[in-house]
Amino acid sequence: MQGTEYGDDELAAFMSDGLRQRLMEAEKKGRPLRVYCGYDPTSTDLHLGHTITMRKLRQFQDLGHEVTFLIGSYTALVGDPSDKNKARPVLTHEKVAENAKTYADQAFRVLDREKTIVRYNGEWLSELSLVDLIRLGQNFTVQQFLARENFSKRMEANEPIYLHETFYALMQGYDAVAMQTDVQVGGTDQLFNIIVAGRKLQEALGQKPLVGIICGILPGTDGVQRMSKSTGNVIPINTTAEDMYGKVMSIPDEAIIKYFRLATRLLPPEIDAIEKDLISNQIHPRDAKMKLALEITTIFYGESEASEGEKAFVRLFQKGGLPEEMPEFILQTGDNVLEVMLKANLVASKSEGRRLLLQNGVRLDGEVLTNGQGEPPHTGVLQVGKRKFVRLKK
RNA sequence: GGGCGGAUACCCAAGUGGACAACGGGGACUGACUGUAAAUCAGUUGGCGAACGCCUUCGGAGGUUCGAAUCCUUCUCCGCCCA
Repeated sequence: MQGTEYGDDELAAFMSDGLRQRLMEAEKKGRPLRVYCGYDPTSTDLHLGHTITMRKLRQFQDLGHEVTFLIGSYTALVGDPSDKNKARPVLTHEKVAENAKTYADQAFRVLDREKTIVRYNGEWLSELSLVDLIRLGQNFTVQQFLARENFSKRMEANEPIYLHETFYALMQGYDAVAMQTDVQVGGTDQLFNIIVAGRKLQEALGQKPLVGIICGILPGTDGVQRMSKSTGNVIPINTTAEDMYGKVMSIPDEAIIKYFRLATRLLPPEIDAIEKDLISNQIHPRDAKMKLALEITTIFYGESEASEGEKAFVRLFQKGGLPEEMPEFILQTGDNVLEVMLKANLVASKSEGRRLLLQNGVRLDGEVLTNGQGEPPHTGVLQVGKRKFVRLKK
């Protein structure tokens, strides 16, 4: 139960007992527990936040249980209203299918490919008839939904709540039924969907209600809001070791321990020790973060790539050096500095380029350029802002 | 179905005939400081132009006016209340 968060001690104890019982039962009967976590393919890329629950799944997998990586092909059509103050744009079938394709592959960076069952909830959700849906709905009251914080907030703010958004919990609950789930893993934002919807439907349909494993939510690179593509604070899985290392280094200090607890393989006592050292200033926060960045990067890219990533980081940012690789741009005679910046995609418009020149944000081989009119005085490395580089060539 | 209110730049939000490319806040970006942290300070945040300036933007389409984000007509969408 490490790294879980129920926000309610009684519930945590209840689930912890429930899990223990299930495990004993499973052993007696000689059958593994059926464990799953669902992921809605709302974008093409998985990020570090997704991997929290995936690592939990992996633990079950390593203990010999049956793990299903469920792709929410149908639920993605509705959009989860959890933790949202706005309705999500509804995705098309095509878009969902496209996103789903890349999901499983990325997931196998964490999960064991051989042991993982991949399923799509469209399998059973598309089979439901209107009558089925009505029957499912009979198990819930409107008040139960309105009591949820995310809906009640929208009520207060006079923002629309669409009827279809209430279907989401039913659909997810039905997933649990369809797969005869023993254990469902999810983030704290899924508490309602898992504990209320899933368990209740299972019970109503004669199944033993599942045990919910509720994981903490990983904040994004801003350290506050949950990691999510729409907030633009993600650390993607499909990137480079260098990029991942750098992105971890950009999180605020306050998030360091949270990241250690949720996203690393360190044991709780080790993390407690780091936390203590941070509080007593025994360790520089930067160094704790470097340890964190190396650990996370290692999980996904292995030791040697991760340490290369660290070296690159030190050279580039701590020593103010240049990246090892950067795009090249062939100078055309007659192009002035502004045109070069635009053509090399360093700026979105010439106006933006003018502003940057005015703000001393443009450098050629380290020398600040202020005039955008003439051609670049010589070839070399053109830097715009902190992190955009292009090598100019004739 | 009826009554009322609303739609402004990435988001929130002011503006209710000229001084509006549009107050303010958030975010983002640049510079200083740094640990690619936070905080802080200074600046920028539609496009084109070296520049006086010009062009496009305030839900869509028309119209009134010398002049519209602001007034009128109509369409689309949303909220509230009533049924």
